[in-house]
Amino acid sequence: MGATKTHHFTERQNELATLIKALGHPARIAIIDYLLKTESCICGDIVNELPLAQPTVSQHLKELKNAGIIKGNVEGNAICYCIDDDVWHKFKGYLNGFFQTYDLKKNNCCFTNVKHKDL
Amino acid sequence: MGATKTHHFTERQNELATLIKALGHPARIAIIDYLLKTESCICGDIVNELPLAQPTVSQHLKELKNAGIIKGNVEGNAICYCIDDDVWHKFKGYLNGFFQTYDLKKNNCCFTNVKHKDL
DNA sequence: AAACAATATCGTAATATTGCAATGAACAAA
DNA sequence: TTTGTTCATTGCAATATTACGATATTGTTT
Repeated sequence: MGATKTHHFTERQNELATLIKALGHPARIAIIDYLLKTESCICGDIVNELPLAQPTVSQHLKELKNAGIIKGNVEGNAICYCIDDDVWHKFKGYLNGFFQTYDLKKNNCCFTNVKHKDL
Repeated sequence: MGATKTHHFTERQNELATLIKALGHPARIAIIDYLLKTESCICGDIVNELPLAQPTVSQHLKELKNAGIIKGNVEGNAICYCIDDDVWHKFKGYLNGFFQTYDLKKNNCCFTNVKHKDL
């Protein structure tokens, strides 16, 4: 197959998986890192920063854009890519829920119990 | 190609991408959701919960295990899967840094500036 | 031991991702 | 208008992912 059976999962599960998947590549992490640490968001600067050819970077930017995580803005000849505030916060909210649920839960499944018994 | 050029990126970028990638599928989100919301972590229960065939679920569990996010523990005939506390916290730490950097940053790249000018 | 139960692995088909050279499109500069 | 600059798209090869039937493995039960 090779095609994810998205329709069997909840909307949240699919949305979250899409956002997460878009970040699941070191090049795309590096792009976001770059956007977070510099004032620049010009495509050319990102291409220079990354150890990949221009078309490859362009493709990674496209994936981040498709997921909604970044937005591209034409600025004369150049294109400026920036993190989308709304999507970023939605993403953060999803993940906060994820980690908070874990923190609140007494993680007392069998494995943990066994581990504790050993101590 | 199809093979990620991991050696060009930082260890953190690769580690984070690996963890994130492991969660970048609705089935694997659903597995973690299940582990978070129930006391059970028996493989069979997870298989019953998910709308996928047993070998497929087994494969997804393997990927989460390879990324270190979950651990499997033999319990007689069954196998109990649980979230790995250490990896989970490392992951949380990475992401916290990510989101915190964004919150601290004045997101004044060209796109945002243009947007603000319009208001 | 034989039958059953729970998981993992193998094999394979369908599809997706990664990467880049070559090329195209849009704008800027000369 | 020609030339250069910036970025996107196309086309393609290599590899990875997703999914599942069939089968193997391991432990349990009878």
